[in-house]
Amino acid sequence: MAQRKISDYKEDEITLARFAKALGHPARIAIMKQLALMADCCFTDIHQELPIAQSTVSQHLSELKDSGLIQGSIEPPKVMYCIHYDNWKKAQELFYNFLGRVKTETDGSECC
Amino acid sequence: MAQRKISDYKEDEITLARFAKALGHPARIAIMKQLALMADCCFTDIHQELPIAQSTVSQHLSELKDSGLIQGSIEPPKVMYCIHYDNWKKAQELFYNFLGRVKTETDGSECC
DNA sequence: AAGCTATTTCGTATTTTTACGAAATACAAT
DNA sequence: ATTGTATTTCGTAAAAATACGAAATAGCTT
Repeated sequence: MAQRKISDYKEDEITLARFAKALGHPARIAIMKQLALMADCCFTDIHQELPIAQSTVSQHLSELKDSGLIQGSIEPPKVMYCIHYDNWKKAQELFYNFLGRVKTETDGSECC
Repeated sequence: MAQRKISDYKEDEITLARFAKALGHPARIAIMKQLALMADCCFTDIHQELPIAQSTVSQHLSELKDSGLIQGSIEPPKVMYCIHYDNWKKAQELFYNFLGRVKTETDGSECC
């Protein structure tokens, strides 16, 4: 028994939760999908695909940047965005490990 | 080009975002991990592992229930919680599909 | 009927998220 | 110097998330 009481969460739990939270909005999922499809999208490319205001897109991009999932580089007059692969790999690893923990072979009788 | 402007997000984007959002807190990651390890935990079992108040644990459980990832059944005087396997399978499917979209073979030169 | 155990709900406070329009910034081209 | 393009920041508002303690509920056991 872990007896985690009082103490804090584990490192990986915090990291995975942070990635999950960053992906916790349809706009940010859509952005990641777009960047996965074609690397090097600029702000306008991304904005064009989304049903929200410029400033809101910018906010979502900031959140994805803060989470480490994407990065942007200035190429005047544009800012090119792409997935931050090192961090993405870490996210994949954590998600795969997490998702794989739960067995899905149901034998008809659910647990509860 | 999708030309999604004005229109809304895709069904799967919304669903995946909802699952991701539900996993966007360390406490909820910890709960899912615990349920993955041993099905049929009651509220107290879960509360014991977390550094937060009862009522807060209850709130997190409600969010996981609302997202569909877990379910609870009343077995007086306890409530037994477990993963909702059908929905979990859907979440796995969406996550795997999403995570698999991005190629991680970096050739040293990042895109931006 | 009282008390016990297990869990949720309520009331509340604080912080964070989501969203928008308007203004600001940065830089290139005229 | 002005205009134009691309993007961010600011100010603001409304809604949602996080957290707690106290009280309420539900069903057993005495």
